[in-house]
Formats: sequence, C-alpha cells, structure tokens
Amino acid sequence: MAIKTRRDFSNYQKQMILDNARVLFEETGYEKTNIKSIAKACSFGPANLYNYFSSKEEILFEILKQEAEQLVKSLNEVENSNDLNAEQKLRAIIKGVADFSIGRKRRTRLLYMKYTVDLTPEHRKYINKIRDAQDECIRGIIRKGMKNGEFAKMDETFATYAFYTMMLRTRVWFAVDDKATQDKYTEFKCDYIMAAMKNCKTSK
Amino acid sequence: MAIKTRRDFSNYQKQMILDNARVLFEETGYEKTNIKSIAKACSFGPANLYNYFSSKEEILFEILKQEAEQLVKSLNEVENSNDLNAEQKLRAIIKGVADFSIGRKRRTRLLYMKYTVDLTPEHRKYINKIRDAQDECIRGIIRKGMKNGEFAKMDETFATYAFYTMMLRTRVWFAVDDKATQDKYTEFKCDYIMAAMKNCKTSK
Amino acid sequence: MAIKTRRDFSNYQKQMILDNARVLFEETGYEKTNIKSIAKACSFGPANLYNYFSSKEEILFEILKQEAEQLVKSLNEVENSNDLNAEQKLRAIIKGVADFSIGRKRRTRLLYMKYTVDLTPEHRKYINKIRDAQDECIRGIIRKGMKNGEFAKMDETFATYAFYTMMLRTRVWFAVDDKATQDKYTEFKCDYIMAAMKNCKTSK
Amino acid sequence: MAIKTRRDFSNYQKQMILDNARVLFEETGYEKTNIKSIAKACSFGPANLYNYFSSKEEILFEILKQEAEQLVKSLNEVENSNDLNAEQKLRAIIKGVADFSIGRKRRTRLLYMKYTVDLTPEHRKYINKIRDAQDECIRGIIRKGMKNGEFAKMDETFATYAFYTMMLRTRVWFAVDDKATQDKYTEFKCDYIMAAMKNCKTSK
DNA sequence: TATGAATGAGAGTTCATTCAT
DNA sequence: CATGAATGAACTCTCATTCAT
Repeated sequence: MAIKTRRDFSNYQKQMILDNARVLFEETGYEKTNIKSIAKACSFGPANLYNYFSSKEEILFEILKQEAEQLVKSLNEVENSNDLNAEQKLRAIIKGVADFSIGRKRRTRLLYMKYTVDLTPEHRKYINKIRDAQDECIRGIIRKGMKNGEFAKMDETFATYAFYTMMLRTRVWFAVDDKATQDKYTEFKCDYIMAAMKNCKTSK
Repeated sequence: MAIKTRRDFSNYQKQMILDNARVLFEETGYEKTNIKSIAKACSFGPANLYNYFSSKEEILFEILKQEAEQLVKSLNEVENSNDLNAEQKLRAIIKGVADFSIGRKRRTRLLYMKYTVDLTPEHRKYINKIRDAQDECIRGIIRKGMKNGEFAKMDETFATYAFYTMMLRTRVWFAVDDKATQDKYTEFKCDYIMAAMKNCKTSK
Repeated sequence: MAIKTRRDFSNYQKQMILDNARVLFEETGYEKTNIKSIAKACSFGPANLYNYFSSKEEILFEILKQEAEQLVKSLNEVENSNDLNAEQKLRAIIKGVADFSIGRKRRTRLLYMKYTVDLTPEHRKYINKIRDAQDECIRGIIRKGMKNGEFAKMDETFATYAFYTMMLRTRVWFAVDDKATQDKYTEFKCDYIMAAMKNCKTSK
Repeated sequence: MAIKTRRDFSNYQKQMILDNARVLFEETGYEKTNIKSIAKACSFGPANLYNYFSSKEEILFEILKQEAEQLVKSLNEVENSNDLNAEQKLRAIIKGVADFSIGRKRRTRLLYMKYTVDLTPEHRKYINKIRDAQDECIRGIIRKGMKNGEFAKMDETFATYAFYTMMLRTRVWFAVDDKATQDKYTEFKCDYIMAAMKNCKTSK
C-alpha cells in the first residue's frame, strides 16, 4: 500500500491503530487494555493516539463499526443473489463471517457482539441498528426456506438466535492460527446447522 | 433459614454477597462493577466486604466455582444414570444448565465461561480443570451416542464445541424474566441440537 | 473545637479543606492550583479529598457558596435594622464584608466574584441568583437614600455597580496581613463612597 | 492596510494573533484558553503560532505590554498638558482608558491587571514597573489637586487605589457591545469619582 | 509560511485495598 | 461486624511545544 499524500498516511495510521487495538481487545478485553499498550503496539506514545481518535471508546466504536458494516455487506450480497436457495445462502453467510475474522493480520473473533456494552449510548444505538438489520435479513432467509420446504417448520425467532449463536459465538479452543482446522470447523458448522434446520421438529 | 451461630451468619452473608455480585457482574460486567456498588447492593460499606473475601477477584472466583461445581454435579448425575440413552442425557444436561441459570434471585446467564479471563492464573487453572472434566464428560456421551447409532458420525471435538456453544452462549434477546419463553427456548435448543446430532453429515 | 463524633470530624475536615483550598485559590488562582497541592496543604494524599468532595470544582463551589451566603446574611441583618439610615446601612455593609474577608486563618479577598467562571453552569446559576439578590438589596437601600434626600439623585444601576466595585474589587497592594492598614482603608472606602453618593451630580 | 514586504506581513499576522488571543483571554480566561483555539481563531494550525511567538505566555505578555504602554502614553499626554487642572486630567484619563478598551474589534476590558499572575517573573517585573510609573503619575495629579484645593485632603495612596479601582475593575454587567450605555457609564464614573475626590472627609 | 505527527509532563479522578476504631 | 479515613497505583485524556517537511 503505497502512501503518497498526507491524507493517505493518516488513513493508513488510523487503520493500523484499529488493527492493533483489535488484537489487544480480543486478547486482553476492552476494559483491561489500556491506552498505553495500544500506543506501544503502534510504536508511539499515548498522546499521539488522540491525533487520530478522540477517545478509547471511539477506537472501539470504529472497530465494531467496520465489523458490522462488513458483515452487512456480506449479508446483502448473499441476500441479493437470486440463484441461491436458502441453504446456500446461509452457508455463504457463515463462510463470509469466517473469512472476515480470518483475513486479518492476526485472526480474531468478531468483537462486535461482545463489546457493545462498552460503547456510549449513541454509538451503541448505531451498532444495534445494524445488528437488527442483520437479524432481519437472516430471519428473512430462514422464513423463505421454511416456506419453500427446504427447512423444517420451527419458531422463526428461535431459529434466528440459534443460527446467530452458532455463527458468531463459537467457543474456540483450538489455536487461533491453525487455518486448516478453522476451515474444517467452519465447514462442520455449516453442515451442523443445516442438519438442524432441515430436521428439527419441535417436540409437540 | 434460621441463623444461629456466628459461623452460620458468616456463611449466609457470604452467599448474600455472592448473589448480589453475581447479578451485578452479569448486568454490568466484572471490570465495570466496582466494590462500592457490590457493597451498596449488600447495604453496607466497601470495607466490610473484606471481612468475608480477600479481594474482588476472590468474589468472582467463588461465583465461578459454584457455577462450575454445580454444573459438574448435574453432569455427573446424568452420566451415571444408566437408564438414559445419549439423547436423553444431553437433553437432561441442557435443562439442568437452564434451571441453574434460572433458579436464582434474578435469572442470569452462567458467567463462568465469560470471566475466566479475570481470574488469577491459579484460579483460572482451577476452573479450567473443571471445564475440561465437563468437556470429557460430554464428549464421552457424544462418543457413545455415535457408536451406538443414535447420532450421526462426525468429528467428536467439533460436536462437543457445537454442543457447548448452543448450551451456554446463546445470545439472549428476550426478557430475562420471561420464564415461559425461556422454557420454550430451552426445549427448542434440545430439539435443534438433537436434529443436528442425528442428521449431520459432514460434507465429503 | 472539640471533636467527638465521626460526623463532627468529617465536618471539621471538610472545612479544613475548604480553608486551605481558599488560600491556595487566592494565592495561585483556581486553575493553577492542583489537587495535589490542596491535598498536601491538608497533609494527606490527593485521593482522600474525594472522600469529602466529589471534584475540584465542588470545592470551589462550596467556598463561593459560603462567601455568598455569609454576605447575604450580613446584608439582611443590615437591611432589617430600621434604626439605620441609608448611609449607616451602606457603611455597615462595607465593614461586614471587610470583616468577613479578614476573619480567616489568612486574610484573603472574597473569591466569589472572581471564579464564578470556573463553576459548572448549575453551580454558577446558583451563585448568580444569590448575587442578584444582593444587588437588589443594595439597590433598594440606595433608592431609599436618594428618595429621602440622603444621597444625590443619580442612576440607580450605575450607583449600585460603583458601590459593588469599591466594596469588593479593591486592588490590594498593601500587605495582606497588615490589619491596621486594612482597617484604615476600609474606613476610607466608606468615606469615599459616601462623599460620592451625596455629591455626585451627573454632568448635564 | 496594504502589505508589501515579508516583514510587513509578519507584523500584520502577529497583531492579528494578538487581537484574537485578546478576545479569547477576555472571554474564557488565560489558563482556560488553549493554543489550539487561538490558532483556530486565526484560521491556521497550532504549530504555526510558534513561527510568530515562542510561547503562549509570550502572547499574553505582548498583549499586556501593548495595553500598559498605551495607557502610559495616554497618561503622559494628559500629564503634560499644562492647560488642564487636576479634575480635567483625571477625567481625561478615565475616558482614555475607556476608549482604549472600546476601540478594538470586540470591546474588551483591559486585561493587564488580571493576568500579570500568569507571566514569567521577568515579564511580570517588566509590567509591574510600568504599572508603578502609572501609579506615580496618577498619584502626582491627585497630590497636586489636593495641594491646590481642587480635591479634599485625604490619604494619597488610598485615593490612588480608589481611582484605579473605579477606573479599571468595574464589574461589567451590561452588554459589552452597547456603546451608548458604556459611554454613559464612563461619564458617570467621572462624575462619581470627582464627587468623591472633592468631598471626601476622612472621618477623623 | 504553514502543517500534521509526535511527545513528555501533568492534570483530575477512580478504585481496590488497608487500618484503626 | 461494620465503618470512615486514608492511600498508592493506575487510568484516560489534555496541552504546550517540537520537528520534519
């Protein structure tokens, strides 16, 4: 990424800060990560951070925003591809999320469900609105899948929760850098969820 | 609960503190909950907490320990009941966890997966050991279920992750006090997981 | 001042802090006085201040409030003494203010006109309301004095400003501890103002 | 004001900065005004200020110096006009000060009594020397006025304080931009002070 | 001349914890 | 058992200033 203008440099630095902060937040937690360590990871003093962001919280917000918007983009792409059936759509979504988490300097889980608590009310509202849109999108796919017989009939809301949970919150015990295993697990998740979606019969 | 001896009173107070802290940790997060607010919830001053616990971290540890041990107890009971098949065992486990989260002054999710990060290394090791034992237990049940044909053949480890994830990390959007919905959702989770376990065919 | 109860001690400490802060604010200015130096003057660490006041600004507010209320009290006493004519009242007020400034560990000028800028909007409003009441009181005395012929006819508002200015804002070059000179100057101020009030003829 | 040389431009910029800073210092206070906001008022970045002044304090110093020197000039003019009596001289001085405060982009009070505290010791000494010269000048006029019977006999020093106070420290309640009222008040101040000077009889 | 990047020092404040009572 | 006073360490953030460009 060649940097020519000052503007370019500024943007580059901003993203560099976000990337470093991201890793630290993931490893250490938002609250326990202090400004000093973020700055150190960027090889400059704490005060310089404030030339790029106005507060620690803003750094978090930018990270979550990027995640959320990226996810929205993936979802929209999938939603609009008319040649895919419901199953294919859900599979594509899961893979999109996995790729996103992985396509970073260091692979990290998505943070944006975990740290919305730490945002200012306004920022939280902003993120939650995106999240709700995502919900709606996924719910729509599931609904259609149930209508056209691809999926078993079940509570739409519950099914959406379950999908979300499996997609985002998977407890990861295996090494974060082991891409092969990650990929296999992603594949497994798809199959697992599909099996559930197709065969789940709410007892009575 | 009649309190007669000093010892009794002390234990009663300890549990009262733990219960109050538990709710606060769940609502506000461990780091963001300060000693003062725990004390206030107990209707006494911060200093008095140190008559019962030696640190904030110890309070957290006791909470997680209680959770973990309770869960172990549930798991063991289930594991040793020879008259249950694998499906029945897993269902029983899920319900046990749900009941545990619910059978409190205020229903809260289990904390012990979320805040192990905040423990001292030793305490963390202690908790993780319990967690590993739980893993082993669940993994064992799943293995048997696959052997005897109850469940489809799939990666044991992955299946355990998936089970854990669904059981513990469910994103909770619905009102925490709505027991009816909670129960229905628990039921749904059981069905969902079973559908997956029985029908999952790892692609290729 | 014998201290018996905890409550007593707390109040004593509070006032001790206020007195020390007062001197520092006067000597060094509010902004340039840091919490550390206030604490040092009280012989304890900075954190302990927060057991008594919630912020530096609150310390300032309490000081200004005490000043303002004390002044109100003086003014009211004077206003209600029916046996005094306007001149006597104004003289009494000036002396009251001077005594207040002087009757302290270290004599300081009144701060409450100087640092209202540094208050929070709410606190500023509170103080300004008191100030307005004082204005009204002084203006009333002046008005009566003009009506009954004690004072020359002049613009009420201007006369009030002038009185206030002379009373409160006197530039003090002489040593702050030289009580004799202070007293003489106070006396002079009274005479000076009275001469003006009685003889001022707005030109044209 | 046509600017031709670099030197001209530099001087123009310097004065522009001083004027902007002056307003901010008056509105917000010296300590609370930061370099960034001064720069913003000048429509450039903070760093550029240091091409014209070596520090924030130097900016303040230049402002106070200009004020003080201007005042000295006024005083000298008045002092040397042999055709004026003491009263006329004092009246002229008061008006000169008022005009100075008013003949600015935005009318502001004189700052130089208020912020000498914020100067470096050397700069403070410099300003105080000027102030002392002013004192001497005013005191001289007053002395003569008392000698020749224009003014009542009173303490020279006190009379000088009082004059200074009334001239400079007037609490400004009225709108800063209301020139008509300002002028009327200036007139009133003259009359008020003269009434005092001519009639003040120190009570024994 | 003007700028954005970077910094060191220091600010006010929070907080878990200790201790004497 | 319970408390209020006191503390040291840490935190986020501000600010005047420097420097390379």
